[in-house]
Amino acid sequence: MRRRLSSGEGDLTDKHQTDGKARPRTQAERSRQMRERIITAFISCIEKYGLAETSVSQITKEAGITRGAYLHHFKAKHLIYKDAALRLVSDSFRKVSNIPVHPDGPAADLKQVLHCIWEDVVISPEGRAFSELMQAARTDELVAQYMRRPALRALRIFGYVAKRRFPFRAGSKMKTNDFLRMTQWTLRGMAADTALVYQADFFHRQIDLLVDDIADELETGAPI
Amino acid sequence: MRRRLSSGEGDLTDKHQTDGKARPRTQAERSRQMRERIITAFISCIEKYGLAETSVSQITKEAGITRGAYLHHFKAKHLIYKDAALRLVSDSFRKVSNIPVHPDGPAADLKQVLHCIWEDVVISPEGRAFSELMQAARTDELVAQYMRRPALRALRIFGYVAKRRFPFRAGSKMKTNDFLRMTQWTLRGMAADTALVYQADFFHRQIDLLVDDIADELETGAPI
DNA sequence: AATTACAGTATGACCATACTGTTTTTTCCT
DNA sequence: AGGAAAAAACAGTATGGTCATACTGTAATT
Repeated sequence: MRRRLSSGEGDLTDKHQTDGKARPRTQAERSRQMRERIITAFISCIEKYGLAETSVSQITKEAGITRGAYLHHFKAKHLIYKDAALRLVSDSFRKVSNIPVHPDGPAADLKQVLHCIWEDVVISPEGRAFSELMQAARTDELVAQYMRRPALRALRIFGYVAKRRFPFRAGSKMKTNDFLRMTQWTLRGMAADTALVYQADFFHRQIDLLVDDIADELETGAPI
Repeated sequence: MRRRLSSGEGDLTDKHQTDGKARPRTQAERSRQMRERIITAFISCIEKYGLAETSVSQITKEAGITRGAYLHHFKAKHLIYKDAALRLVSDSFRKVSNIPVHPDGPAADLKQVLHCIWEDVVISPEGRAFSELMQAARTDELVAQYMRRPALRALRIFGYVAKRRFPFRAGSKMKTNDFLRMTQWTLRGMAADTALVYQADFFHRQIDLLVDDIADELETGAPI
């Protein structure tokens, strides 16, 4: 149920005198906060309404500002896509980095990691927003340019966390890499069906099956 | 390289006298052909430009007609979604039904089926169009209503073809079903990355790896 | 320390454009 | 001739981007 992004929120009033202590803000800082605020609103909008239905008016309404402010910080509507994508990927990496290690060994830990990635990355609001951008990139060359690097980074998320906490069988490194990437693809394919087809717990059961399959690749040693 | 849909194309002139033989067409038949023609144009548009950029004007331009004709056959723009989705699913089923059986036994056949589903269904123009509708369904309740049944049917495609031509190990039926469904999810997840991340042959190699994994579930018996 | 000049930031009105859906008119087929 | 199909004209609305204007913070000058 975590919904709020951590950055770019908080007290956004311009006045110094709103609270007792003087809190000087440089123009640069003021500008940066506004950009973050707009990006947050943008991500929230494409998650809720889809990229197609996200107009500048929608974004500014969500952010509580006027259209002029948006177009001051982003000379054209689409110039926000890149910043948004980068933030989404960064957030994802941070999330998987913070998944606690399960005490019952690699197998249990892997299971936990998969469920966490599913919940907190793939089908999270941020994950949904990311998939909106990915879909748009298919037919919009401009979006595609912005998404190429974020898309590559996103695909490495699972390998990133797996390599540093799971002892994989030696000698099968290449195959393991492919396997992890495919697991991620599976989760994303599942995500596309969550809105329409099955119940939420169904997908968790499917993930359990997936884990049983991958677990064979793990050494049976102690946790790291 | 097959691009053209099979239905709804061909000679679409209204005149009888264009060729020698009289070819009487009832009003109903005339109307039906126009609908098919519009649906074809619609699918082509969302594949090329994405659903968001597909206006009625785009569709009618693609079909070579005027907006009036479209709105005569579909009282509102969105009323075409349902017909389009059903046709896409039907086409997919027909395609997988027509995949020839490989002579070298179940393992080779499975590999061929997977590659065919990848090429002719998942990343085909029709598959792309379908994924556009699926993505739109996430945030548009109207589209979601239209897509619910087609989405379920689409998910059964792989099981449909698998059950009638592959001898799976007895006793593991449930697990096999899940496995097939997950394979399909994997392919769809891969598809989302084709536009941005890797080269085409990369995905075929990944599919080969996938087949090797699934092949363990197959009996080593002769082809059906 | 107070005033003034200046640059960055935000606003709301404006415009051209494109879209959907309705209505009216014309064309075509049986 | 009569009715369905297609085209064309129309109205209403929303969008993206520009612009003149006002506001806020920073630096220079008195």
